[in-house]
Amino acid sequence: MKKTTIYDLAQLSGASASTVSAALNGTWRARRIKESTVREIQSIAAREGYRANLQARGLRQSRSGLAGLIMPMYNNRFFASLAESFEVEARQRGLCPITVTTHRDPEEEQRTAETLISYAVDSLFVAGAAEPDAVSRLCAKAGLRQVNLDLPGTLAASVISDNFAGAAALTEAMFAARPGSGARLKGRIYFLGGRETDFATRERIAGFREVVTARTGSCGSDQVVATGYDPEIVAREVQVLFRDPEAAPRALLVNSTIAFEGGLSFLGTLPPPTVEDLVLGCYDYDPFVRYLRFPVVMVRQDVGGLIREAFRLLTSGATSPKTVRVTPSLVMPD
Amino acid sequence: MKKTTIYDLAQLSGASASTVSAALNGTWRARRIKESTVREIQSIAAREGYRANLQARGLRQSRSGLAGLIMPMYNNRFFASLAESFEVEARQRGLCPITVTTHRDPEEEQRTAETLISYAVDSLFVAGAAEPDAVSRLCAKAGLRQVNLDLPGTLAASVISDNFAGAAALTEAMFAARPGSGARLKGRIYFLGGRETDFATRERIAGFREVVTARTGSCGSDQVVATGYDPEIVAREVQVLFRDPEAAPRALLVNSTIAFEGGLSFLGTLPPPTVEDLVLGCYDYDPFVRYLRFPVVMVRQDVGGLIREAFRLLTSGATSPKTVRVTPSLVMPD
DNA sequence: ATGAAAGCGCTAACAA
DNA sequence: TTGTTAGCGCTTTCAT
Repeated sequence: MKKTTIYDLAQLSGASASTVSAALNGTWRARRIKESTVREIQSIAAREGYRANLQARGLRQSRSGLAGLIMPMYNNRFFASLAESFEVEARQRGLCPITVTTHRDPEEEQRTAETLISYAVDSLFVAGAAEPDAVSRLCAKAGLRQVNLDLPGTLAASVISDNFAGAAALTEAMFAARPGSGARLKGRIYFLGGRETDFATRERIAGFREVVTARTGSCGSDQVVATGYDPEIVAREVQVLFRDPEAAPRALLVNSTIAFEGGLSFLGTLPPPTVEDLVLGCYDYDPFVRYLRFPVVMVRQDVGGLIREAFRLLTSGATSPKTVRVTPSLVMPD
Repeated sequence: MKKTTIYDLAQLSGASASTVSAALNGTWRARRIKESTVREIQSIAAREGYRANLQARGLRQSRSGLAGLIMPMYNNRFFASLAESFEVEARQRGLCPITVTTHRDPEEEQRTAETLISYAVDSLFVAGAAEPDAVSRLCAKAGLRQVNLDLPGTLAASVISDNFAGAAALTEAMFAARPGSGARLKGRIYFLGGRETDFATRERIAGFREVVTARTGSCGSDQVVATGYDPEIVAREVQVLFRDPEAAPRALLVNSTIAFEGGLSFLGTLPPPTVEDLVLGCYDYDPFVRYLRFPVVMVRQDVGGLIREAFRLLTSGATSPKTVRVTPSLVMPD
């Protein structure tokens, strides 16, 4: 199964290998190769079904034409969209996008980064990393341009969603919701899900607190229940909040659709009147959420904006570990 | 930013490049290199932070250690899970998984296949391809092992879900649903969404028809409404079905969550009693669907099984274009 | 038990 | 306008 090489084409065309190479890789103009020669070679190449060996080219040029994206998982609307945007933007820049997931496992993350570096990827995007700085160190050692996404690091430039602004806007929208209904305006608003140790969650909680304090004069520490993303645990937390009907929440802001799923599984068991005037918000986006029993305000991140900004940072050659924030948008219920 | 090579290590260790190479790539046993030499070299390599240049290795061995997966998109639970299973299984086999999406665009599909071939991927998985055979031809020309997933081709082995069995089981479950309630047992069951030109949809319709005929004695051609996946169009189709309250459907089997989303957006506008006894099924899986206003039976494909079977076919060296079917499972409402 | 040398397919100086 | 040549970093005979 011998593949055609430039030497085969050189033989067939009577030109030298370097002429063939130039004719086929676009440098022929600079090398002043006669256009007729080029066309001749190109037609022979087409006839023979020639494809350049990209490993050989990469070895010679010590780059590969590959752009790598490392992220936690595909099975999540945010990351899935991020990957799609990444592919679009990478292709537009003549790069071959390759995506690998690492399940928030720092070891796997670093192993994958090293593997990609060994394949000489030209740039590396690291999204939602468990340990962005460890990856950055590997990249720095290899002289590889790298940018963090969604979760910032301290050793490379980062592009993240403006979690504070997003949470603040979401909280505002929840206060503004259902102005006509006066059923249970006395209950409080709660922030549910996520971990305070997560960077994004911390920022979102800050945005939530700011608006709650501005609106109600204070924000009790019990109004933030950040015990992780596990749907079952979130369900139990919601149950606790509704234990005393008199003190039932007025509004719930749930951090991430996965935690939201947990909240729902409990709310579904309550008698409809109890939840009727509950205002629900979700920091995340899922189309099905529009069709649930209750209206829900959602936050949708601008993945295209994140990726474009990241490419901009990379190509601008900026090396300072600055953090750029991209504003997400609100999705209101019908 | 010079990277350490085996020559650097040869210098440092006093051994030759070929000895270093063997010591580091695992072939040293076969080459009868003294174990002490090997350990010496390995420790120097570790100290220097040496990483093999995988492009060079790949060029020399004319393989890359890469396993490629081409699929339509990430933003879909089935394909996202497929990619995750693929990565797990590829890593277990010592391969570096790389995934690329092509949005059901045949041109993009072929371009991507050619690119991956040029990078000398060792095997190529092609899922839900628009034109699997075109890709197979490219792979055959390059002597590359390839397998189709989800959508079969005629030129390479294929592993697909058993759509007929899945649809039949789903339809059976829908007939069996709510045996106690006798509200509207006279209405008919409908198959909604997808295109009859799609292979999977055709198989699913066949499974649906078989069960409906067995249960009711016949299955009218108007009971299959396959006008695509567009949620808006599906919404209109559902609206038509409910125009005459007397002839309203008893059950709707919706093909894919994306089409299901459309169905929902109309059902949500109906007065609750009208839809109360409607039985809903969805050929696809989404966790949020469990929390909708109506119970829904879903079909979940066995992605792990698909991938493992595909690897088995590839490594068994089978070249015949046979099609293996993997049975999906039903997800019943709570 | 190890080293020397050739070569994978390509590109880029340098010659001509 | 084109050809010659020397590698990129690795593996792999073939010697020794």
